[in-house]
This record gives sequence, structure tokens and C-alpha cells, in this order.
Amino acid sequence: MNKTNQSQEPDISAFFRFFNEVGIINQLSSTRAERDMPHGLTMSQYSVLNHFVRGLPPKSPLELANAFQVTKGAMTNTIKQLESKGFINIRPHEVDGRSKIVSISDAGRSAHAAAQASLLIAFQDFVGAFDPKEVAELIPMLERIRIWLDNNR
Amino acid sequence: MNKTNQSQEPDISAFFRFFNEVGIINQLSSTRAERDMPHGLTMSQYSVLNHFVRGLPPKSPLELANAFQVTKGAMTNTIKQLESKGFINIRPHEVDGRSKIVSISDAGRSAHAAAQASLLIAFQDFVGAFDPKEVAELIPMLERIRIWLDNNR
DNA sequence: ACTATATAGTTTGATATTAAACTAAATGGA
DNA sequence: TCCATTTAGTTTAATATCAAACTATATAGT
Repeated sequence: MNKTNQSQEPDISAFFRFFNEVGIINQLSSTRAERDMPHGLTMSQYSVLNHFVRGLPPKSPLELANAFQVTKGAMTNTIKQLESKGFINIRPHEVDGRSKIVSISDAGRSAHAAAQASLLIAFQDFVGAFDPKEVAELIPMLERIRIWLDNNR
Repeated sequence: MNKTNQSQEPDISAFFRFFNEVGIINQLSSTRAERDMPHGLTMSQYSVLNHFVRGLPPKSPLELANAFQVTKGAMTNTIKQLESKGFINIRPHEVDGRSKIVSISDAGRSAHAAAQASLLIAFQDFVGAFDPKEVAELIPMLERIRIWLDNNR
């Protein structure tokens, strides 16, 4: 490629640097988050509990899989473990025999609170090192990218 | 917590939204990237090849692990597969009997070129949908976050 | 020189994930 | 009513990763 990049090919290096940074941040942050998580909760499991603690209504496994952008199989695994820990209730769907409805249990709310406390500790140094505003400024663009990737996969 | 959040606890919701977006973007983008990768290359393997194609000097497995923020064990796996595909050369370190030196082979350069072409195709719609500038603007902050997480793990 | 410690790399065991095959139930058209 | 198709969820096989244990080599202190 010539130095002035006069070809029609767009300059994509920024895109790949972006995905590279995102990959490393994700790896480091999820490892840190899960290290001292109570009940051996993974971030996936925590995310499901968090979804319901935020007041969102009961959902089917498929809806949860879509909400968190994982496969149905991955969600089967996640809710199986949450159920074995007693943190969610799974009931059959009232009219659709193929489907189920997942909701959080009281134990699940307690576990979520403990997990959130653990996350606060795990990231308190991080929170102290960065201004919430400058982190918040990244979010709209990240959201656009995430939505695009979700709609175009 | 009271509504006005007068406690000393900082508002951390932006941080968790940030990590959540990063996690989903990473998942969607790496799945997309690896789907049609030639030679069954993973992004980890591609990253190692890319490192050397960029002109950086031969490195030990440990240096590579540090460069990509994975464990030594993960890098052992990655370079084992690259070697079995003939894309890298591994030689003993000249003075340190514990160490090795990894460099790229001609076949590795070809594979990297094919992989890069595949990535261009996989992300051409993405590249068309976003302005490289607005993506590039995210990078300095992501870099700061990545470096902090790396230095404080 | 010896010994204790540190370091480079490999191996092991556990686990989260994907893609794809599979089961069972619902839907819709003839 | 029947049959083909779609949909919800589970299962299977493959694999990338981490943490921790392990081997072999190097280094530093005495």
C-alpha cells in the first residue's frame, strides 16, 4: 500500500485497534470481577440476577439469551446453575408448552446483593482511578456499536 | 440507598454499563471475526502473527503472553497450534536454557495476509456503517483503561 | 560450591462458550 | 385433519481460557 493510502480501501486500523483494546479490557475485567465473586457466581450468572433485581419482569430463557447476546445453549447452562444454587425459579409457560419462565428468588436477591458488594470491592481502585464522567462518555458510541453488531450478526 | 445518593459511595453505574457493553462487543466481534477465518485461525493466533508482520522482533512465549495479556498456559496453547500449522518457528534461546524464541515463517506471513483479507470482508459492512474517526476517538480512553487494568491485576 | 529462590514453559483440571444436532411443541396451509 | 415448518429448549463436541501444580533452568546469597 502506498504511503498516502490513495486506494479505495478505508483505513481500518482504528477499527482493529478498537476491537483489540475491547478484547483485552473484557478479559482483564471479567477475570478481576469473577475472582472473589460469592457463591462462585460468574458474570453471566450475575447479569441474569441483576436483570431481575433491576425490576424487569420474568422472562423466558430465550429472551434472556437475546438480552445478553449469548446462544440458547449458553443460557441453558447459566440458568441451570442459577437454579441449582436456588437463585432463580423456573416455571413452565402458562400457555406455550415449549417455553419456560425464569424469575428471581429471595436467595437470588441476597446473592445479588453480596455479589454487588464484591464487585464494588474488586473495582474500587478502578473507580478511584477514573472519572465516572469520562467513562460515561464512551457509552453511547459503544452502545451504537453493540447494537449494530447485534443486528448484523 | 437514598434517592439523592448522598452517601460517600461513588456512582458506579457508568462503570458497570461500560464493562457490560465491552463484554458484549467483544463476544459479538470475535465470533464474527473467527467465523470465516482461513486455516481455522483464532484471533489469538492471528494476533501473534500480526505482531510479527508489523515488524516487531522475535519474542519469547512469555513476552507474547504479556503483550496480549493472557496467561503463559494460554500462550503455550496458541504457539503450539501456530507451530503445528507451520506459521511460526520456535528456537531455543541462545543463552537462557529455560526460554524460547518465536518468529514468523513465510507460510505464517501468507496465512496472515489471507486472514487479514478475511477480516476485511467480515467487517466491511461494519466499516461502512461507522466513521473511522469516531471509533478512533474512543481509543485513547480505552487504552488508559486497559493499561490500568493490566498494571493493577 | 551449595542452597534457596525466582523464572520460563508445560501440563492438568475446571468451565464458559459456540455451532450444530436433536427433541418436543406450536403454527399454518391444503 | 394432517403434514411441513417453525420455534423453545437441551445436548453434544470442540476449544479457548484461567489458576495452580509441576519441571527444568538460572540467579543470588552465604
